[in-house]
Amino acid sequence: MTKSNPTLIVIEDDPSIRGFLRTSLTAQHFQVFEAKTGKQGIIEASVRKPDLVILDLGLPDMEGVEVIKAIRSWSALPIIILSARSHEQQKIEALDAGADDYLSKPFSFGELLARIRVGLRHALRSGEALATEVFQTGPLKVDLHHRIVYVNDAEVHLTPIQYRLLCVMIKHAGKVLTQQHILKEVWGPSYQENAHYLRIYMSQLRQKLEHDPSQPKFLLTESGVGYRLKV
Amino acid sequence: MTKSNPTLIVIEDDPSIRGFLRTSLTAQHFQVFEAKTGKQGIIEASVRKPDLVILDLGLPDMEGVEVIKAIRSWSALPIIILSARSHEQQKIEALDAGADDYLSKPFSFGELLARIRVGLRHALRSGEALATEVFQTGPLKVDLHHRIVYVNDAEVHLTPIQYRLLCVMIKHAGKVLTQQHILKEVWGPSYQENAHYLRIYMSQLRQKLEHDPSQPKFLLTESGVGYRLKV
DNA sequence: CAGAATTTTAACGAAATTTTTACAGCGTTT
DNA sequence: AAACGCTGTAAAAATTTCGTTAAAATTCTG
Repeated sequence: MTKSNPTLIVIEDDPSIRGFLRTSLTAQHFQVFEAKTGKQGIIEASVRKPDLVILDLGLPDMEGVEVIKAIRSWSALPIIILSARSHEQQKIEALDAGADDYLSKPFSFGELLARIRVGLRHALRSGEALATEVFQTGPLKVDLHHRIVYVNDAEVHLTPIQYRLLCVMIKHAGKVLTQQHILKEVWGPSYQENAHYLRIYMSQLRQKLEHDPSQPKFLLTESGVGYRLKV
Repeated sequence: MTKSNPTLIVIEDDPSIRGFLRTSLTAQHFQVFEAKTGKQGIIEASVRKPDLVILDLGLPDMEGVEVIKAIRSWSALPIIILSARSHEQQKIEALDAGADDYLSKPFSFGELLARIRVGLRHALRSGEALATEVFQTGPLKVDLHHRIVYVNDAEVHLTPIQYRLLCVMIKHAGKVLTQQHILKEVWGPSYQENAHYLRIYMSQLRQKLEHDPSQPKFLLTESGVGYRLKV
């Protein structure tokens, strides 16, 4: 799942091709695990939590289609087929069993890489729904992905500028921000004169977010300088 | 949008291949629309709301890669490339531009069908159609498979746009969607100016779905930002 | 082709938000 | 103590955004 080093599993019985894929893919900064048989491959796929599987259909111990079905029974991770056999029926069976792509040997390594990128792209897109950014400190919770603010688990409505202001404070949480800086980020560079806007909206935010707006616990004033969000 | 008849768009300038694809794919119960040029293809892709695009790279009016990028700028729908040119570099460029698959001519029709099924499977899993077959919150129930909407178990009729709007809201339920985003998904990328459409149709939806349309409980507006479906 | 359903266009009052204006508190300086 | 700079709050006016209605144009359907 890490962006920098996707994990691949290569299920291939031919030692020379396996070696070639290992060295070439590792050179491309993939984390590569290997399996020589279908059974071993299924186990690896379940244990290693890979981002993508490369599967040779010509395995000695079981039919390639069975390997695909086994993996598909519990996961939707991308599977790319490599095969010496390039009969149409073979391809169709593999794709319908759940494979995402099919390359016939001899294949070009550049094309394989491109198709791996396609597979990873798909996985990224279908998994990103789970990645929810949430900022939390004390009773304040901000769901940045859904754009919803909670105080003590009760929803609080913020106007666009109020929300933008809060986001800027969260972005630089813990640091003291000058009024100039905040004005520029929230209202734009031409509003740097209007420092009183900031006081008005900061007051509004405190009314909505702080337990006692006159004794703020998060949105603190640094007199003469600006504001800071305590974490 | 119905499960039985997926919609395809074929972007191909060669009349004989276009004709062949039309008759063959229609025989497979696909709804087929055609375009002879890249420009026309981009328009069709935005207007027809297809489930998948089949694109010939050798178009007369513009580079195939540009067509891919144009569609990718607003949609993630599956794109399968057909091409007479089968140079490795060409394939890699197309795949990295956002294409999901690449077939070199001459191609086998059975394989094309299998790869179309792969593309539709992906789309089904990660977007257009939702994970759940039935969405429910409070008195609102939407049977996405049969395209039927209920309020307090009474069937409610929605026009095509009303239904599509509701589906987009359901797809991103709980999240605040910008007007831009909704307009792009429901009307297409060229409608981003027409924010008033959204107000009209949102009003219509509320009239039909909410108990008290003036005090909505599900279809909430985030003034200055957009809308969100509360779950 | 006619009638119905739907989408698009146009218009206007209502609501929400931003901006303006005004004033009070508080510590420091003169 | 009055004056000053800086800050916080409240309420108004101005502006933007939103909701609703109705009629015109278009598309669908039999």
